[in-house]
Amino acid sequence: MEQRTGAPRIKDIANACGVSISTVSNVLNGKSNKVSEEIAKKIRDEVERTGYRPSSLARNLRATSTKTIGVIAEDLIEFSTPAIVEGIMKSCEEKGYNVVIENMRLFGRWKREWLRDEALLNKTLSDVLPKMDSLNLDGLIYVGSHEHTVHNLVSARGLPIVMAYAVAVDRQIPTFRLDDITGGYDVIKYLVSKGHRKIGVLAGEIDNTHTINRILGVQKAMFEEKIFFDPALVKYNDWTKDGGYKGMNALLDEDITAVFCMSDMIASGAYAALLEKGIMPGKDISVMGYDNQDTSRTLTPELTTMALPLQEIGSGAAKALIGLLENPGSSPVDIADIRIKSALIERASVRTI
Amino acid sequence: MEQRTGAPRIKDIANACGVSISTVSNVLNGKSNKVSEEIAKKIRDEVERTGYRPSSLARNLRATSTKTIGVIAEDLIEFSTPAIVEGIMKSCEEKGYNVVIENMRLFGRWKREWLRDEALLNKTLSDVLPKMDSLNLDGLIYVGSHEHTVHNLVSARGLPIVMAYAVAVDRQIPTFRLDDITGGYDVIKYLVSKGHRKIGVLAGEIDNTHTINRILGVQKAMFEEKIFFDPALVKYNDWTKDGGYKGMNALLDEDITAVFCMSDMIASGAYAALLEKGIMPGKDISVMGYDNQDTSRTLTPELTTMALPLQEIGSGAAKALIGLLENPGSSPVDIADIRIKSALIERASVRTI
DNA sequence: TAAAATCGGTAAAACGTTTTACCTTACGAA
DNA sequence: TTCGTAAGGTAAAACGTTTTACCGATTTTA
Repeated sequence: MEQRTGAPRIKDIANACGVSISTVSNVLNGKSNKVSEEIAKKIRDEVERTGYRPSSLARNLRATSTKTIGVIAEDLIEFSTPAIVEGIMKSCEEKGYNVVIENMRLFGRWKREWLRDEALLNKTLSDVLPKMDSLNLDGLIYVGSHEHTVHNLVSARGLPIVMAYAVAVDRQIPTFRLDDITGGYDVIKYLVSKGHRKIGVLAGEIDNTHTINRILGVQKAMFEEKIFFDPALVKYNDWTKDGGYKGMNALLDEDITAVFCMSDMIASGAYAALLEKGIMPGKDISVMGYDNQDTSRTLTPELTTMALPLQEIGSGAAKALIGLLENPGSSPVDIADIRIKSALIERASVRTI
Repeated sequence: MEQRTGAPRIKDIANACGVSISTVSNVLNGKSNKVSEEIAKKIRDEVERTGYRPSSLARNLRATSTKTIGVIAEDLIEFSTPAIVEGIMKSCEEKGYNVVIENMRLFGRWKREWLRDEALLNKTLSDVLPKMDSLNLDGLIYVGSHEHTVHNLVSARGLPIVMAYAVAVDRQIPTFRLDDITGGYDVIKYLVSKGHRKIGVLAGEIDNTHTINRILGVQKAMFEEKIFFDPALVKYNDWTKDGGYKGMNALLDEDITAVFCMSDMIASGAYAALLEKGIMPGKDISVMGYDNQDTSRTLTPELTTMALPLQEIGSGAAKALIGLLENPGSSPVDIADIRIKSALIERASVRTI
């Protein structure tokens, strides 16, 4: 007694319908001109009845393209990652691509969560790349939040790769990232439109890409508005609540009416410092955040902030990669370095003066 | 001129070393007793030199097991999902399994984010299951945050499946979820230990599993402490800030010294309502949160809350599934329904009276 | 009417592995 | 000498598809 176990195979369908394997394959792949409608229907019915699905393993083995792209994530737990990955997955789904994610879990392994460690990164990367190599991927997307030297990111296979959020400093690799210059610019313009001209800045680390570019935008806007950019009014710390707390305290004696915090976390620290002194954010002083994390809505008063285009970054990167894959003619240079704007979300922490 | 392009194959290694394919395969799979050390070394060197990796496609096709488990996520963007998935990935990595994630993106598609829609769920599920079917997976983990009738979750193939966080009401499926009863119990015990006996509760929806179970725990603790459980002191709303705001306002006239909020979001709404009336959380009234979301640290004063064992749920589910796969003898019933405790994180929003 | 094209269909090769069964050769034991 | 066995190695089957080349019958074209 032959016990057929497991999922049905194409052979089972062929046998059941009394036709050859090729015929079944032709029906399934829409080569309907090669098979009579009568038989086609019979096959479709049998497929339906048995719930047969072609094994993508066998299909891909034959096809040499897997229609699968790999995502290397610095850390899935970091707040920006899931949204970026979600954007990637959405675009891939639309285009019929699969996604496999490799998580480097760096956030928890770095000495300080926000402090990159190039050596550890590269080590982890070389753990992870061989794994992806064996998966017969069509392309790669790197998702991280730092600027990196990723010379070993480009694997020996020469898979097409694009960066999402992160940027590779040592290679010409297509990149989708935040438009931080415009972001900083827009914040200041907005604050000025609300009547503020004495504006403090609570920034991230001084050597961080985001910090640097946003400051550039701030300076540009201030120049346009004929406001003197006073370096004493900008405090560099880390991106955390603690950083914001320290920074705000350092700014307490300055004569400012508004403070631009470069992350919502920083803003929450600013709130804490302010509240401690009995200064009411959104009333006695205006506070602007950045990131549009959940936190920005749960603070009281609700924080006016910038919404990061995370899903757009992800889906842009994915679409670009797929474009690269499908038009072998086009070169990565066509994409180069795309910067996507953040959107200002007006809530209650900035008042008009 | 024969242009060898793309990644090297096992055949290339074999040719380069002047041996047969089988020999290379034997070396790579540690059947070292079948091949002389001399040749083995030569092969290893060549593999190293070329960076050859066996195609997992071909390997899995032959093996019939893919060492890959599928994750069906209700929504990757929901706050609990990434941590659970992370836990799954970690365990899988340790055991040498791959993970592929399918995201149903339900959060954005439900009419209200927190309101489940059984019909939509089942439709989406039947979109997603065939896809997973073709991936030759070894098993499935369902990651969601609701109680569901998932009769069609068990695909025709009969893949082993385990639930993470979510629970299937209509099937005996191994489940790893929150121990909500103990959670509610612990909160009340803690509050009582701080001298509180008049305690309000800001709960989630009245028919939600988490709500129901936590209330059970609350009642148990109150019974032990000989506190009358007054239904008037518990307000059911949704899990959002808005729900907390409404609930807190409804509780304002009651004579309570502490309020147990069943989510940090609810707590943030409670803060807002309180602050509006000039009542200081952590000083004039104690507030307890639940979830340990980022928000709980950014509120002022920082929120005492319960840390959800999300990674543990994920890794537990994965380990259980892998156990099921590797000991074909064991039955799913051995796992049944595991509840994992949350941990109390003491911060500044509860004071001793 | 002969040649060409179309239609409906099949056998078999190919994708890159792992594994089974088998083949030599050498060596020790009977 | 003959047999058995172990060591070192290989050919070929198998996994489940897609695709190429081909085939016979019918229809169209010239």
